[in-house]
This record gives sequence, structure tokens and C-alpha cells, in this order.
Amino acid sequence: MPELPEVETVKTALIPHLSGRLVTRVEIFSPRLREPLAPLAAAGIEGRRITGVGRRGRYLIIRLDDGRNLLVHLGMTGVIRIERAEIPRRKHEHVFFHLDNGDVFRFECTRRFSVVKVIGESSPELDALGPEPLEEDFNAGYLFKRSRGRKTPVKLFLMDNAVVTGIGNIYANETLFRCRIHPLRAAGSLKRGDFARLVEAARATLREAIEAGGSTIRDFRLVDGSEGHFAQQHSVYQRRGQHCPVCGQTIGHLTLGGRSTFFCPGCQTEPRKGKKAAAPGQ
DNA sequence: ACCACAACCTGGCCGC
DNA sequence: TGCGGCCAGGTTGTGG
Repeated sequence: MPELPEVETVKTALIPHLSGRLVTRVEIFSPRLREPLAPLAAAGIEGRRITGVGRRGRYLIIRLDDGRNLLVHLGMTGVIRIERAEIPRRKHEHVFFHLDNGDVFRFECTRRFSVVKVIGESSPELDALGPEPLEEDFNAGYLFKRSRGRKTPVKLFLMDNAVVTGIGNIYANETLFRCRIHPLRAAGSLKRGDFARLVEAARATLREAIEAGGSTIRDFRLVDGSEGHFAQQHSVYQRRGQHCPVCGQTIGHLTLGGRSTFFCPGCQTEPRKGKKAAAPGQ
């Protein structure tokens, strides 16, 4: 489900529920998610105290008092709830962490594309991630350097976690619309100024989405079960056939890297070699 | 290096 | 009511 704004929203909501709590019991109901859950069962989490909750890209990092971390990736349909133990288990809830105040941290994931595991200080999956889009090291110069010689469409470049982490299909579409860059433009063809606009568009889009509690398309829920409201502000995502909020043209659609791609043919000019380079100002 | 594609898994929706 | 086909926010691995 989640991209950066959704995970950030969950993180913020979890902090008051988890910080300082003792994990009294771990219950595992499924043999595996994306990875087997047996190592989690054997990790000796019971009796550990949670010292904090962080986020890196789309990963939640729940810090334990022995220096290890619980790493949680929500996949496409992961939902975390904090509820009392009396509430019956739902069909796709796979792991319960019982806390010393009677609350239960429950992990649900319909499609089981998610990850829940214990890691040390770091892990290979975290080390492979590029910069955070809301941090300073994500900037026009970095993207310019990183994109030289790359023919890959800028949308896929933007969704590459090694380039920048946390931007998935929804926010790649919205970001490119916002900075008026066509998703098919070759990453290596963009100029430094294009990347400057792209960086600002990504930051603004992500910040607004976090403010709205993320985008609930179908499955995503906040920790208290409520929905994120940013989908109502999507300009192009899942708006094929509707009118562009800026120029009124009909939102177009194409498939890129197997993913649904939405754009405004009026605002986001088609990549054409040498053609209309003069028309649109910036 | 790049890119298309399949796979992981379940459920919702649409058309027939 | 049922069935087949298509779609879905992510990640990883394959083969060309």
C-alpha cells in the first residue's frame, strides 16, 4: 500500500502508543509473509522494551532496548492497528505484539507482500536505499549527476529506491504532473533546472500528503482505523478521462514498467527529439 | 546498464 | 449466482 507519506503517518501515530512499552508476548499466526516468520518467533523479543519508532523510506523501524530493531514494511496491503487484546483477530492479521499496558500491536496484510523481521543496527535492505526525499541530500545536483547517461523514463528513475526512497506509483505520478515533466522523458535528458522543479514538486506533494494522513485507495488505514484523505487531492492519479485541474485537457494514461501511469498531455509535454523546445516557458 | 516481465498473494469489480 | 479476466499503492529476480 504505502509510500512515504503513509508510512510517515503511521510512524507518527505509533510513537505515543509504543514508546517505552514492554513487549510481553509475540503471537504469530502465519508461517510467512514475504519472508518466513520463524526467525521472528525465535528472536527473543519478549521482555524487550521499545525505545522509539523511526522511518527510512517505506520501512518502519521500531527500536528495542537491546540495540536491535524491528523492521516493518507494509508491502501493498499492510495495516497496523493498536487495539485491546479482547478484540477478535481479523482474517488477515498475521502477528500480534502484546504490550505491557494491555494494548496489542496488530499487523494485518491481505496480500502478504509485507515484511516483519528483527535486524541489528542496520540491514542490507536499509543500506541499499537512496536519500530521503525530504532531506537536503535529495537535491537537483544529486539527481542531475545520478541521471547522466540514463535513458530510463524519469518516472521509473523517480520510483527507484536506490535513487530516492519512498516515492511509489501514486506520488511519482503526482510529482511529475506538478513539475510538468512527462513521465516518459529520459532521465538523462533532463536539465539541472528540471530537477530543481522536480525536487520542489516531490517535496511539496509529499508534505501535503503527510498533512492529509496519506492516500487511502482501498486498504490503507491509520493506526486508529481511519483513512488518509490525500486521494481527494490527487490531480492525475486514477483520474483518467477527467479534466486537468490546471489546463482542462483530458488526463491521459499509459503503462510504464507495468504500472498505471497518469499525466496531463497539455501540461506535461511529450518527449520529442528537437521538436517543440521553444513553446513552453518554465 | 537497461528493460520487459513474472512472481509473490488475495480480493474487488466488471462483464457475460 | 458464478466464473473468468483484469486491476491494485511494492519488491525481487530472471532473461534478453
